[in-house]
Formats: sequence, C-alpha cells, structure tokens
Amino acid sequence: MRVAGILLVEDDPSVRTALELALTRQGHSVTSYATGEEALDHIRARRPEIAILDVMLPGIDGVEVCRRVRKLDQLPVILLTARGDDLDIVVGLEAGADDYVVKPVEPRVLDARIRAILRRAESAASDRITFGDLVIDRGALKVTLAGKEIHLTPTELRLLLELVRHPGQVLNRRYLLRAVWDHTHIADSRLVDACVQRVRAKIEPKPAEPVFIHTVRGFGYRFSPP
Amino acid sequence: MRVAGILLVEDDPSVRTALELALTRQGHSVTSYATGEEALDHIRARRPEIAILDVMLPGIDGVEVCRRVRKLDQLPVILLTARGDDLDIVVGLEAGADDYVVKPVEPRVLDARIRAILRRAESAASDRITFGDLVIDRGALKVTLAGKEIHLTPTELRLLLELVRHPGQVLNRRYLLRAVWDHTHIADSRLVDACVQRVRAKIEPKPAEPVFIHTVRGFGYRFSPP
DNA sequence: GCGGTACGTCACAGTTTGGTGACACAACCC
DNA sequence: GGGTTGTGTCACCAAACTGTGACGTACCGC
Repeated sequence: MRVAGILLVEDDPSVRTALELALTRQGHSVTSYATGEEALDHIRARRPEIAILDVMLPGIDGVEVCRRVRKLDQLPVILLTARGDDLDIVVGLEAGADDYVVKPVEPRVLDARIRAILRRAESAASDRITFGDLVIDRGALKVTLAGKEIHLTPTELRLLLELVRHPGQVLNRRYLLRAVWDHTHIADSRLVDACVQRVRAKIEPKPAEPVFIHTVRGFGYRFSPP
Repeated sequence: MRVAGILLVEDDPSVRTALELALTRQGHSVTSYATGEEALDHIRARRPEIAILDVMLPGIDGVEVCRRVRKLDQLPVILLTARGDDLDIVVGLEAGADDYVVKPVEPRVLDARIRAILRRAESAASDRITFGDLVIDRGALKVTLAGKEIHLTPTELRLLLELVRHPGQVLNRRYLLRAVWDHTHIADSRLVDACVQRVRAKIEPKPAEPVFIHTVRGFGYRFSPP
C-alpha cells in the first residue's frame, strides 16, 4: 500500500539514496532534495504530507526550514541528525518539529515514527483514499493524480466517489443512475457512459486503456486500482 | 505559560519521583501512578492532556494501556522504556503512541517532546491560528491581515470561524446555514454566498481570485490556506 | 466475415450555479 | 429622530456544467 507523499531533504547523497530506497520499500512515495531552498519550493508547490529534514544542510538548514514551514502550515516535520545532543533536540522541537530522530536510524523505526505522526496529523483531517498515484480526498473533495490536482465537476466527482465506495465491484448503469443522478432515468441512455468517459479523460493516464475504471461489458463499470 | 495535566505511569518509585519532580519543575502539573489499571481509571475519570507510560509495568503494560486508550480517545501518549530495541519502538508506535522515549531521558528533552506533541494536539484548539498573512484570534475575536486589523461583523466572523474550524474541508451551504445562522433556512437562499462574498471582500487580497475561501461548485466552500 | 449489440466519442444548447451590486429593513447608538 | 451599521433578499449576468442524440468503434457469437 502506498502511503504518504514524503519530502526528504538530505545533502549526503549516499544517505539520501539509502533512506529514499528504504522508505520507498516501506510503501511511501518519496521526493528528495539536497538543499533547504529546494525543499521550501517543493513544499509550497507540491504540499507533501510530511517532511523529513536533515538538520545539517548547506544554506538554509533543517531547523530553519522547519521554522519557515511552521509559519505557513501545519505540515508535519521530522528532523534528522547525526548528533544526538540534548540541546539540539530541544532547539529542533522548539522550532516546531514533530519528532527528532538521530542517525543512523532503522528504516522500520523511521517508518513507524512517520506513521505515528501522520496518524496524529490526519486523525482530525480528512479521510483520503489512495490508489497508486490517485488520491481522493473525500473531506476536501479533491482528487490528485501524481500530486497534480485534477478538477472534476460535481457529477463527475459523485460518480467517481460512488465507484470508489465499492472498489472491485461491478456497478451497473441503473444503480449508478440512482446513486449519482438519483432519478430513475431512461435505462438506455449514454449518460453514464458519457460521464465515465469524462472522468477517465481526467484521471486515466491513457483513457483508451483505463487502469482505474474498467468496463465490464454487458454489466457496467468496476473501479479497481492498478 | 499554560501547561499540561500530565499523567505519568511508572512502577519504579525512584524513577517516578525523579520524573515527577523534573516535570513539575518545567511547569507541568503531574499525576502519577504505578500501574496500568490505575492509569486507565484516571484517564477515564480525569481526562489528562497527555499520558507518559512506562512500557514495563506489572499487570497491564504501557503498550496495552496505549492500545486501550486509543480505542477511546485522541489522548496523546508517550511511551517510556529502558530498552531501546527497534522492535519495541515499532510495536509501541504501532499501538498508537505518539512518541517513544528511551530512558534515561534528559528532563529538558522530555519536556520538549511533550510540548511538541501538545502543540500539535492543541493546534486545533488553540486560540490563535495563523494562515500565512491571515491571523485569526479566537480569544480576542480579532482578525488581522498582514498585521492590519480587519473588521468583520458578527455574522461574518462566525462564518469565517466555522470555515476555519475545518480547514481543507468542504462545507456545504446547508451545514453552514445551520452552524452559523442556526436556523433551518430556506434551502435555496443566497445568504451563505452573500456572506462569503462579504468576508472575501475583507480578507482576500484579490476577492475575484480567492486564496483562503474557495468555492467548490456544486458542494460548498472550503477554507484552505494559500 | 457478418450482423447485432454494447460502448466510446463528440459537440452543443439549455440549464444550473455562483458572483455581484443594489436595496430594503431592522437594530443600534447617539 | 437621524444617522449608521448589519443583514437578508433580489435581479441580473457570466461561467460552468450536463444531458442528449447522432455517429463511430469495439466486441461477441456464429
């Protein structure tokens, strides 16, 4: 299961690569940078779910990135450092970090800490569902594909949500007409098909070979993640 | 500065006393117990702000207390242990703990971790919220934009507060009518829209391209910081 | 390959929706 | 009372959305 969009900032290429690999193996989707400046740009542009910042960075350091992020946002932050100095920990946490982890760290432990923080951060926040690159936020009514927000019209969104509510199930047109359009419509209308097509055009990388919304000839449509 | 009602559970009397003393010195108000059973009773009865649980306890251990607490509540939990085993950490965090601290711990560090967790837990409950340039002071009922105070009428303020209470969530008009106007109004009234426009006119730098209050066509409005 | 059926595609006009400014009225305060 | 402020409503407009039907295409059993 893919979980979070993680921003990793670490200037040492070998550590960065190792952590990125480890986190990816844990099922996270990771983007990494070597500098604080890039990280801040990424945060503003892409809104990751959590940031893991090395404290020692050239230019803007991790603690400073953390401080600036805190002015904008509730983005959870984990600080990462080679030094386990108590004062560093206190300063880091005072800067607004949610956790402070001393390198070297076991990937399992880092993963558990990430999940603990995300659990806390998101418990009050919206419920979102992730299918590979596709993220559907039912609270914010936002759909993103590979981090890019997709605009769906109300009907399209209702249709997608209805399909997603029953992953793997085939939903026939009559059912969808009642659930999404809530009227007992003319049975043989191209309405559902047209709407499915519109949704596909927006969320399917290749609409002709859909990976999310599959046609089940003679029955209806099935949403199943790739 | 206001501090927390902390529940401390630790069976070793000398450690318990030392921690209690240290945390009290940091300005916290601490209640301590030696067993998990007592802790659960206290949590149910007294609703502390945060629990610090030793993992090794006679009877119900800290991890189990944590698990049970999590079924009830969002109460923040820090697990405390003499063992720094990776597996323990993972298990503890998976049980729902917000942090995992290995003894012996510097009081300053424990304090910083407590504050970091409370900061996040209380950010939703705090009196002042900042979204970029926009500062909303729920205690003083004052709104400032880039340092300049904005005058909002009572209804406008209630609407803004309601939206801000659910950042990122789409709130529909019916909900807002009940929450802000508290009457089950005529369903198709432009009341909400008009009020949103008025708030926008005051807090949005460019009301035509709002950055705080977004329209979600067909559903309602969403407050999300820029 | 063929006929028949089911589904995909498309453009467009009618409809819906929300933004906007004006306005009436109530409440409130000198 | 007279002015001021706050609030709900309305009419109008632009923009966005959506159902529809015609037509093209894929699929299936034979």
